[in-house]
Amino acid sequence: MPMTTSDEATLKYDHLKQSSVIIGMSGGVDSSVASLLLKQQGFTVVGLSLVTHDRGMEAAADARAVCRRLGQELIVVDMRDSFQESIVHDFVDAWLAGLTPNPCVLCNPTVKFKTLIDTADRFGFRHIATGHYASVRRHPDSSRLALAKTDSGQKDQTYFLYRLQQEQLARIIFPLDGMSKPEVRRLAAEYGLEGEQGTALAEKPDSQDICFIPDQDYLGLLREEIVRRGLDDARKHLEPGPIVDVHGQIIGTHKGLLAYTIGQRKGFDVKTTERLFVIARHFSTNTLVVGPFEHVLKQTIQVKSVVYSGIGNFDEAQPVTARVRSSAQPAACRVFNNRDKSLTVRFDQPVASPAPGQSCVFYDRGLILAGGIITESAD
RNA sequence: UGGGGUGUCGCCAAGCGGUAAGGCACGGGACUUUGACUCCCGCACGCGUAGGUUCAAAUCCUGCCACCCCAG
Repeated sequence: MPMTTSDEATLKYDHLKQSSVIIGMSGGVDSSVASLLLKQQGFTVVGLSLVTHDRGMEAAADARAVCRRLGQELIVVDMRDSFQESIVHDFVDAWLAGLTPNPCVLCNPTVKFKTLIDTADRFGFRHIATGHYASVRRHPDSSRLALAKTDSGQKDQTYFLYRLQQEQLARIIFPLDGMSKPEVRRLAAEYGLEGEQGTALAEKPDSQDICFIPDQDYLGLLREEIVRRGLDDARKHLEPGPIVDVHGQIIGTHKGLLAYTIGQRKGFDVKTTERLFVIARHFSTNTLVVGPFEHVLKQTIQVKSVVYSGIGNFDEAQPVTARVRSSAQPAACRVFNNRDKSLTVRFDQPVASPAPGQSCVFYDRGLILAGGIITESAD
């Protein structure tokens, strides 16, 4: 009988754990190519498709086709019910509370990455992966983990991932780190990756908009949910009311306050000669206030529910940069700590329409330091 | 029914005899794993109406209509 120490056995077992990975697969080109890259690097890859809404099954079918092609397993997790109860429910509540929620930001840590890690734990795998364009680095000073923009600098999805915790970041592999979208599409074409119907994934358009809302019609979803949940008080927020300018003059009729968010420019047929933006929604009087662009510029915002990544806390008046929406360039600002753990952020130059409910994410040279939810803004 | 003024795209508005600027709104694209923003493209064979002058009129002339103002 060969002598095997328990240490050696653990070592072999560890090797298996280290070389296996659960990857989230959406059926799109990014996660498919990410999967391909992991396989090429010698990982044992198991795919995981999350079905969060009724139309998610076709996406899972495309993921299945890719897995078949790559010779890997695919697990499909149907979590429509729990997704409805958590993310969709909160999304609706936030809108009804006058906020402008960003469901993706919450879904990533609490649903998407959580399920990936839970599944990895069940398999005894150390790593999880996704097809995001992002990377995980260590902050040079704190040695904490932080998301970072990828070197390619082309596509950057870090904003949506800022709420991932240290334990989660420690287990993530982003195979697309450093790649550009065209490179990814080229690889997909080169390896002939295709979906269930034989459509080339290289040609598949990027996913966009909120995954659980068909046709970008979030208002339609709100309407349905208000009826389904019997939220009679909220019905009035779907009814037309006056649009007033900054002087209080009625200049038109809006189509329900829930159809608008701060900074919005379109969607109100109003007699005007200049560009007007939504500067406030008054739910008590069902009034929409609009005005010229300068009224939408804000220099100070309050941020709560902060998740710290690259740093454990801010120095007083620490100069950093922050983005108030995913597509914005980070803007210079200073951060002040409040007693209740919230932050006051003062931008060097005013930023356009930061909306309560949206996220403010702090960056330092491409590294995410922290991020939180905007609660209010001031001039 | 005396005098004066104005009538150009849904809204505002250039044009002042040479063959309809522009802005807002709207529609369509691009961008985008949130709401938005932004960008690009489109948008009056016709200028209250009916005639007239002219090679040529939204632009000049006349009638009519509508609205506004001032007087009664």
